Amino acid sequence: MENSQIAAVFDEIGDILEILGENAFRIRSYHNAARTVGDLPDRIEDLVGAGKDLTELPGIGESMAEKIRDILKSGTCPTLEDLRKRLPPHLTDLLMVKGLGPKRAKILYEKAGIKSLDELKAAAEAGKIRGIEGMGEKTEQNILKGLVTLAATAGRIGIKQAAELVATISKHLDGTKAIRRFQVTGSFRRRRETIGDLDFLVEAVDRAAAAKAILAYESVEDTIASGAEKVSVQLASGVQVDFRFVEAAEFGAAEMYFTGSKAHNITLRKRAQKEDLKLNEYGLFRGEKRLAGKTEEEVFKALGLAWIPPELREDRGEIEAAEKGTLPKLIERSDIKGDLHVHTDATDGAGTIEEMVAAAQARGYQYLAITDHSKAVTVAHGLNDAQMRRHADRIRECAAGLKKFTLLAGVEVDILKDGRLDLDEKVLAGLDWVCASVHSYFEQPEDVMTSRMVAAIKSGVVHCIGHPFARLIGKRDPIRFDAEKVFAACKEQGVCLEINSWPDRLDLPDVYCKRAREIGLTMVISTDSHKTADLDLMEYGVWVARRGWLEKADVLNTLSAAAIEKRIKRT
DNA sequence: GCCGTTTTCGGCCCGACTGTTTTCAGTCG
Repeated sequence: MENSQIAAVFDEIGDILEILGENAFRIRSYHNAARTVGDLPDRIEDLVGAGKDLTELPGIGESMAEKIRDILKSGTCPTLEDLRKRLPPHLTDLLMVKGLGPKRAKILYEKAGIKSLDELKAAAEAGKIRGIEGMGEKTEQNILKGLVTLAATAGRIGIKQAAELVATISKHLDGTKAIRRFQVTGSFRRRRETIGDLDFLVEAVDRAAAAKAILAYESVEDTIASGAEKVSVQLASGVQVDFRFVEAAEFGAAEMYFTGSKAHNITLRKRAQKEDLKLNEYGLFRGEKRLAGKTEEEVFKALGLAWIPPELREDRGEIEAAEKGTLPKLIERSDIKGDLHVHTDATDGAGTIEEMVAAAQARGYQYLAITDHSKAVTVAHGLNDAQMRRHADRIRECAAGLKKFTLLAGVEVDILKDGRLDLDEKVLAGLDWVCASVHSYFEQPEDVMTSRMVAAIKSGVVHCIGHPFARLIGKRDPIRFDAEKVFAACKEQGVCLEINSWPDRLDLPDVYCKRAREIGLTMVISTDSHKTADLDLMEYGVWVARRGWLEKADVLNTLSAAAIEKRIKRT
């Protein structure tokens, strides 16, 4: 049983209670519990198995703990089953439509018999929404737009697409005279792996002129809201972008407020309340008097806290650490000294060895490991033992001709379904860098997968586990294994875990980075490049590492070439 | 339903915008 399944039960209970109009705080408790469970790196099932008291977890009390035990046993719980009898099964889907909340979902069901997204679409297209109490023509149009957005983006876009949009929007804002300065906030500033919408703060010289300029941006397809405080637009790509106008004296407070996360903000505000202070998007106040607001640093300071990097603002212990002065000094892009996972045209890459080396040198790297596929990955023309030996020879020939640059002969070897490696161990032992990955039999039961990975880790020839969860965001679920056992094996064997920077992998995920760091494992941030331009994906891996609380010292490829060669040398 | 250096009851973050109605509820972040 995965934590996400337990979280889904709690979220569904919360959604149904919302539509039924139950106590708002009770509803929040379910969503809070869902978040706690969903964020946990340890599997709840294992914690229960180890006899841990679940009520020690934030937001989990006696009632939630009992429900978790029920869910582990049966996949559901009596509370959810009872609630489900009171509403049609897909009614909660309506809440995913922007502009539709629990109250309207209830009205749509009770007054118009709408029970699903399909029925909602049909009713809106037939002009049957207008006329329902509290809803007019505009609401009907907004529902249709909301349905289009939902279908186009499935609610969220990837971090890479978001980064590209932020770059082009920033360029537009930069060229607007009515805007003095701006800052992207929201989940993008926290570098979440997927983004719901984009948020910009704008300090305007002239708000009306700034709003006009924003609405003139070529990719704006639709205006969602336009007031004195904010402008909201929908881009042609379906993504919503909010621009909020703020004054210089409140800029820092607004940055904090709109960067979030929601959970982080709530915890900060409670903290302010205890001191008899009020924290909102305009500043930190004692009564009417603003104590801070201009910069984030001064607001945090006035709260008795060190400035917290945006990537950590998820209410995962960062506020406590900021109070104690124990925040990590997060790794930065410039700390990366080389890439240890790239492919060439020997398998499924597009570049030659020489081209990949030149691209790495152009990025200021000291070293590069060529890691082509092994034979099991037939679609990638993976190499067999003899081919791998010859490929390593070619890599070393190339290395011999390089000055002040270290080229490592490596491999991304498949972990076969029984945990054996796809190439002869003598061949692997002769390589400088061995990254082992799962590329098949993703659906194995957890105990089988755990043994499979532990066997690979204990082979004695592996340096690193590539994209450990083998997930593709939005496309393929992570494989299931006991992370504690796998991490413990890595610790024992000195094997690293990869943070794969490929935007739809971002694997190891952030919460596991944090856990791995606590255990004392070393991570490797790699691009898994298949062409020279892919080397620039490194940034996304660094973002994941930062969200996972990693410092420079936690990441192998921050070492110099000399240090890394010493570190990976076989004894 | 959760929680506690104001603890076992009584709170629980808070402001802006839209659409529809006629003073505000619903939704969002």
